[in-house]
Amino acid sequence: MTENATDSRPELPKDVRVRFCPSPTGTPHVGMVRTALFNWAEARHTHGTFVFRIEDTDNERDSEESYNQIIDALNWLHLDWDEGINVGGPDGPYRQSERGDIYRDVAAKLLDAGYAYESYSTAEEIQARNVAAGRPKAFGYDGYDRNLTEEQKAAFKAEGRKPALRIKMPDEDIAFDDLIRGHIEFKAGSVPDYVIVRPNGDPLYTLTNPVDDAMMRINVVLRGEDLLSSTPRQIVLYRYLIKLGIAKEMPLFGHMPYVMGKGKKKLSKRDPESNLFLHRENGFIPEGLLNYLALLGWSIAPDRDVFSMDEMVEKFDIRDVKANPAHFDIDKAISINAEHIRMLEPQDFLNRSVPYLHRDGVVSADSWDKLTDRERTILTVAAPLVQPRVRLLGEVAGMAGSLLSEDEYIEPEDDARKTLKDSVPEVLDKAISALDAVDESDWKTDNLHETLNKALVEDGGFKPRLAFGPVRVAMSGRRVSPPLFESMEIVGKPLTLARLKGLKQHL
RNA sequence: GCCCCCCUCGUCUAACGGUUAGGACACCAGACUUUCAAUCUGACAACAAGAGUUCGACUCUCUUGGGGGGUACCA
Repeated sequence: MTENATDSRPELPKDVRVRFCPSPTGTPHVGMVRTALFNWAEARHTHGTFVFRIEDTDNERDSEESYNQIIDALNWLHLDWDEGINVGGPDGPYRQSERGDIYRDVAAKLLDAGYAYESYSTAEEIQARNVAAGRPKAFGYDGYDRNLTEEQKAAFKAEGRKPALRIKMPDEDIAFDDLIRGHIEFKAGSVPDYVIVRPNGDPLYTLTNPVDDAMMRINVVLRGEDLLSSTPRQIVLYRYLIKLGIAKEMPLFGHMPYVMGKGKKKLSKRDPESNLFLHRENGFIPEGLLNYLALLGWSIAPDRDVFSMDEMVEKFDIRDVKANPAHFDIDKAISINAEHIRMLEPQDFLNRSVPYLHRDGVVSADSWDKLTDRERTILTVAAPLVQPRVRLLGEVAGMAGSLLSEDEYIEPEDDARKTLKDSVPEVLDKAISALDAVDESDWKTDNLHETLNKALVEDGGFKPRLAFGPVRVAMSGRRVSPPLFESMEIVGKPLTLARLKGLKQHL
């Protein structure tokens, strides 16, 4: 993006350090992946450092399962990190649940310095005061405990109450230059003092996130738009951390737009389209999904939208990302995925397809090496026929299943059966006798085409559609299949004849 | 209520202040073909509205409208 007079988006630091820091709640979703992708791409583009940490400070919602799923997701997508979970680094540990001492120490320093204070007010008391003063219920915390005397604090303690710790917000406008949105300013007084430590001593995201960013020397914070309004709070805390010598400098912020679902709502975790693993099960390949997700807010060139991650890394600049939210369009995502599937080397395509074929009961094992010779031979021949006909790897079984099958009769799918007309028995009879006369040694695609064309179309008088439709259904059970004569060659003469006879019997 | 963000075809996006507002997905039509894909051709389709600045505004400013988020002892 070119600069203009009003562009206040800042320059990136020399040594970019970005991070991805999800909370392990629920199954990984595409919005999360997009956040990881843009951080990763920015790090790789600038030859900076990508840090991966886990923010598991919420015992109620965090789970080990989710933690493992996030790692699984990043590994599957080949979004690798330089410091953090599993790989370690100079600023570990990288799970917040293991950093309790650090947060306690920082909280104590914040309290000692007067940047934070003890707050005994309960939510009910705060709301009651707001109502009594005629303020809207959603007004938020009123700063009541800021100037409690020692006597008042002692009295609360005597009641057995324990204080939360709140950060003192200064009475001034807070502004920063967002990498994506430019200059943003929050009015003084619009952000109340906020809690960083619960009365029971548990640190909150509001503390742990900036503290870790500071200690891990993160200098570019790229995160979702949902965190935009918490940025002034973080900036204030960061200022305090800098004064305390815990943080070195204020990081740059960039807030990425939402990924929207159907309608005008943010893609929710309950929406199936948000579920990364569902897309994987359906047969998205990492290249396709990542490419599509990159398109949500970013473009590599005016007239291109299919590209590799290498190309993305070469061109990506977080400052080129658009600020407006984008809808997740599954059709376009699938289309992009199809293009990436077509670009795969045939053997690579097969290797990746095998687990799906095995899942769907079409082959005997879940990896190429464990397949039978027959399966490998058939798949190798079938690959170029199938590859351009699928958009998701989950579709390979349907397309290649009849080629692998040794069944002498394949039950037609409903929409295939519907195409069958009254003339079918006659067509099948003519096809059977013509093919029966073909010698095994002449059982080749071209010859089969010629033979059937002569028997059914030229001599038989059937239109091509009526002639080959039933044969296709007999061979594959489907209206849509790999090319017919190639399929016959792959399946062989005995099975081809058996299937033609099989369909006739089952009419 | 208050605070903040966003607004180009249905969707994702491109457009040094000067273009017949470009591309992609979807959709429609056609070519090719044994079906379906792939491929190729073509069609349809957008600057939220109004002021202002300017010789000239999709682009800069303001207002209005619409949408979203926050206002937690979630992240």
